[in-house]
Amino acid sequence: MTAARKQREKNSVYHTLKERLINCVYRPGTMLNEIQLAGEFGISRTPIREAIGKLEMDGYVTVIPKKGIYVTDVTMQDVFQIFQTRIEIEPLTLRMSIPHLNPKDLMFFREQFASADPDLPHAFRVDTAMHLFLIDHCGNDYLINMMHKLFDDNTRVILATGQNETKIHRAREEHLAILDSLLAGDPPERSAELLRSHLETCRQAAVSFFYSHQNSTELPSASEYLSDALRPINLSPNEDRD
Amino acid sequence: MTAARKQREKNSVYHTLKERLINCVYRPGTMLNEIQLAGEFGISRTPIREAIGKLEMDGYVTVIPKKGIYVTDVTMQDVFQIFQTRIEIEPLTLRMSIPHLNPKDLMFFREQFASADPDLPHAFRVDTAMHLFLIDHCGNDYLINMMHKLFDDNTRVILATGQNETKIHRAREEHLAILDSLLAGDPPERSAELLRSHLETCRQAAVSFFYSHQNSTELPSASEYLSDALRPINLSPNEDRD
DNA sequence: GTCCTGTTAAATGTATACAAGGTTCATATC
DNA sequence: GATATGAACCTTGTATACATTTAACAGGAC
Repeated sequence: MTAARKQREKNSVYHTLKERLINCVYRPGTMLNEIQLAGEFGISRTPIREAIGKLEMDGYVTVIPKKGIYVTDVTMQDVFQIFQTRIEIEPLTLRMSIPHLNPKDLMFFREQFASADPDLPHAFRVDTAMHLFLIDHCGNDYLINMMHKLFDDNTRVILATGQNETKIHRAREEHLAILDSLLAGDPPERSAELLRSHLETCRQAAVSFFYSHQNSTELPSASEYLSDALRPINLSPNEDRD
Repeated sequence: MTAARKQREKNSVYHTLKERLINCVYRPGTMLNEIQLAGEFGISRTPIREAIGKLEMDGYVTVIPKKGIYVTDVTMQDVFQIFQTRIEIEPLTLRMSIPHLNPKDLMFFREQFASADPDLPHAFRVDTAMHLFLIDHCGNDYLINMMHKLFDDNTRVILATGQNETKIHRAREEHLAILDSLLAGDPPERSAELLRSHLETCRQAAVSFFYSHQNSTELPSASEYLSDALRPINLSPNEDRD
């Protein structure tokens, strides 16, 4: 763990900015400024530029030479294609994971959903955690990394687009169905099909929500609420200084 | 195209180094030196560092603080997991691509394989081109980018491990079978299954070849031959200077 | 009033000097 | 002779000054 921690500290600026971008603290279309960021972090432009370069590779920012750094826009195409990719691949990873899944862990998630917390951020967190949990047991680290990147991108477009409550509640039911299928020892195809249809529901919801909000300059309130309420996001890197 | 070209020029150092790493011009385990690279390119360390940071994200180099930059080793696990990922995902993309495939293009590739060129590099290039061609028609840019990254990684571990001729020739037959299946208008499942079994053959060959060469300090001759003969790799960035 | 142009400001791109940590090799000591 | 120690060297990390390009704005010509 020490090595991983050291690695994290090394790229702390990158990870901090990445977290803000994924959580839409920096909203798409916004401009970032190296000097300002350097001031915020209390360091020089050099390590900021290093982080920006990596974030550009992630696709979260777009650097226009001699002009500026812009938070990459989220398009309808992004929403659709990212969900389509999940729809295609995630059921596969689930089939790979099934032999390694522990009934006790599945029950744990089932209880999480059963304790019906109407809290939207909490539901979103449990949602993501369950999907990642199922993925992380597929036994292929390369594929897992791929999927984590896909989930980061997915989180960003979701938070940029917004979510509606009905979708979250419907997702909860579908999650329970998937868990029950896994606990019942259904054939892998059955559980995978439940997951696939769940994701198709999510895509449909995201796409229609995108259309209903694409003309608003403000983020939907649900999303803003999410952005604020989600797990501590590093907003003020200087807070532990002085 | 001008914008894309400008973007490429902007990151020419990154692309050049990336190409060398993928093609194992810089062999795994080798150490890179910022000052030396800066000298080669005739620039300062700053843009070199920017490129190195991105290559570290790609997983092609590993930077140990205050110590050095090392070309990331290729492990047995990498070979296996990358191929496994291809085995799982590529048939999916093929099924997505089938509606968009043009018989004329398929015939073109068929002819390429039919003109039996025993040349190993040529066979490898046609091999990769066909797989990417089938992927690039799936209609999902996000998934396409994912797969291109996967192919870059795949190329690197293949060239680091080496290939044997019999595998290439067997692959040629399997490629023909896939193309014929597509041209015949077989059910998507049939073509996808042919692709899957082809990839399983490739994985088996790569894994066994890895074991038979993992103790040799020298790259297999086939791979070295490939590295030299493949499409022009930017070896001397200063050649167009003076 | 409109358009052209030169100037100014601001942003990123690059080079370089210095800081910090790690490796190695020579040397002294046991 | 083996081992511990320290200094010199090497490598990456950071800060800063400067270069380059763009965008915006003011001013004058038509």
